[in-house]
Amino acid sequence: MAPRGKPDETPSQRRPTIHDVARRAKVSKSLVSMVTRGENGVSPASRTAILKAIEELDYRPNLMARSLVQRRSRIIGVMISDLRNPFFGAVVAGIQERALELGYQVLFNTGDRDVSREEAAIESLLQLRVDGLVLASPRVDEAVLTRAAGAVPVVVLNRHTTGDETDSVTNDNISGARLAVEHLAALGHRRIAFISGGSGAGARIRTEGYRQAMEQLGLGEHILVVEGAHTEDGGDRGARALLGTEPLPTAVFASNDLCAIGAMNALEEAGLRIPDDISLIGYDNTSLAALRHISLTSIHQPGGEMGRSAVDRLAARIASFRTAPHHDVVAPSLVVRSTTAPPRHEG
Amino acid sequence: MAPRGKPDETPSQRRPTIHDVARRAKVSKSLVSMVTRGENGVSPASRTAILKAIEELDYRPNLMARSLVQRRSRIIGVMISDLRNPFFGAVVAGIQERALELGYQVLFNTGDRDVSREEAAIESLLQLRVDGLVLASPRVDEAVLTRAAGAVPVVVLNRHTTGDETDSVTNDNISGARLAVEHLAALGHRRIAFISGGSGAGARIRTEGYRQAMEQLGLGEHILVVEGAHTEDGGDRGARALLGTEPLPTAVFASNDLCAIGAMNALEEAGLRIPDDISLIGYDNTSLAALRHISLTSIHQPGGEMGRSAVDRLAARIASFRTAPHHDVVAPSLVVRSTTAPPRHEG
DNA sequence: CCTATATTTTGGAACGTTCCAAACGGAACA
DNA sequence: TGTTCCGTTTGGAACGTTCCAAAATATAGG
Repeated sequence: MAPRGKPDETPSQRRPTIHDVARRAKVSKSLVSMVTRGENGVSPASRTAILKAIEELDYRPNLMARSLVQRRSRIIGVMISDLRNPFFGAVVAGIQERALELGYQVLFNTGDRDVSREEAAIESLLQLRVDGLVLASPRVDEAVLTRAAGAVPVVVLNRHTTGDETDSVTNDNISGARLAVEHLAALGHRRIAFISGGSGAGARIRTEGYRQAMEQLGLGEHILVVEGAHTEDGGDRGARALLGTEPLPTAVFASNDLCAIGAMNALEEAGLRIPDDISLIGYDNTSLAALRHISLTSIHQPGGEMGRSAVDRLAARIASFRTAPHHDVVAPSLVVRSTTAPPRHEG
Repeated sequence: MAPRGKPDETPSQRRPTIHDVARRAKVSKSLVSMVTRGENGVSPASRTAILKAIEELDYRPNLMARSLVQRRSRIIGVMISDLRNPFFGAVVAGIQERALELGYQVLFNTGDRDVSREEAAIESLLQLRVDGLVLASPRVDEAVLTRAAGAVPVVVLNRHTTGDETDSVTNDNISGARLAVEHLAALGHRRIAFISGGSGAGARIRTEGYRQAMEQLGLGEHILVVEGAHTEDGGDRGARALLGTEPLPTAVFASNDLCAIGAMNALEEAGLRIPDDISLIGYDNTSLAALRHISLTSIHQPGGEMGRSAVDRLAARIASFRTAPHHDVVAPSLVVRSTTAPPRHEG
């Protein structure tokens, strides 16, 4: 006599509820609830009876029902723009770790580098009523961020936000870019070109940082920016564009590691040796850069640490919704490997 | 006069509900519900009024409440054992794509290569009442799989399940391993060693496949298995173990690409040149293997396709819970790159 | 043994939806 | 003018929890 069940519903389909447990343990549902929530004030006798019933029925509290009445889900939603970029692997690990410590569940969703899918991913997380949202390198419009921030605390990772509604955790892209340029300049390079990250998060700022650093070092006349993207393919395109310039730059700074690797392939395919003929530096210091066969000089960005900070900020926001926005900026650092060396001839 | 609100709750904290929309549009909640669910049978006048109210209030249906009454969430939960392995990037992309086509949301959770975290991840997905579960290379006990499968349709990816409760999608590890061994043997190798994947999914079967292939080719006496893991580190350990053997193998088959790369580093550090002094082959054919600087010969496993199949199977199971288990096996293939060549001396 | 107090236990009202049977209000028909 | 029918609209009962005030029971003190 199941109330309102489809005619041919398999019985095993119906999952046990708190009532089933209560009936079997011969107590009220409230008592069962207290046990599952780990409250005390339940007599040992009742508690063991309830635990036994839970075990026997393989009962699992329904998180949706619980969240509904508690008006909070203890879930943090995370939107990752690009799972293929290993940098986010580190970020995710950091998020996961800290969230666990704070008693939050984490649910991921990815936009797969597509703006409208990102929007859909964010929307669905919001409909799920997550307690907070971490957006890792989102490409969506600022308006989307603002709207999301109106619904729930939002921390943006790796993208500067101008609005006052969201917290952000970024690395200092300006000084990171400066580290890269200064490193190359110190080696003696002057014609240092830059492959930009297109619409990728932080891409514009890195370009700006490159420009500033070049100016400050008196290399303004050698500024050369070609369009790329934060993918191998983008690096490939960028490098090809550079190969058409005359004279060739003696060093290339790519907006991220993936892009640098794409450039690396294209440059070597064109017969250039790295670093003998041309130096190359990336950004993010992903696990890829560290591979012995790649051994890419790069700017380190502490992904794990940033993920942890994002969760911390989020937790703070969840505790008190409207507070002044907080913008964490972590310092990048230079990691020298085998793709940078002094230029061949000239000074 | 908010009913039961904490004393100092910020008003903006309270999200609009279907009632707020109904009041503002001067209709009943039922009508609003019909509109958000895209039903027809709503007069144009009401519909526009409702849409306007939704817009003005920035109303978003509460998925938890909806799922509660509908007894289904339209969410597929995915547990990924190791986000750092790029193979899963492809899998995730495939899952995401197909799920979208079928009208499902996807939520990810990761165990970060840790068995107990994997269990926790699965448990939390179950409490969320996902409609189905995809477990990618789970390391958990068979018992955990069975228990999960009792609650919800489960598809296991990349791990053979003996029980009859879960569907599975795997590649044919036995024949994949044979492809690898045959390739090396065809090049003239006889002393072909294997670095195993430890507790990684499919690791045992690949070892078995290696053994079988060696036997079949009459190389049984040269079987040599060293312990590794499906990580760079595991490959490093395995390779070091091999370096102690005498005579050295002329070729190494690593249980996956990550492992192969770790081995590659260790071997080259020891002064061996690949493939001149020793050949190396991996498994999975991840994006790493394809990097020009790695250019690892590998056994291709179609991750995206497998992800898609997993979702298909899951959808079928969701439609009719108890059916005979279905086991998809996809065929692997050999991708030759630059890390395999004929052995130096001898035959 | 009664009262006061502490400890357990309980039922019912939320939470924000969907679903359904029934009510409503014209239009068409007799 | 009353009936019938159809397209709209509606209120109330679920869904599976938590929360709370109040009830029941046990414990202690006199």
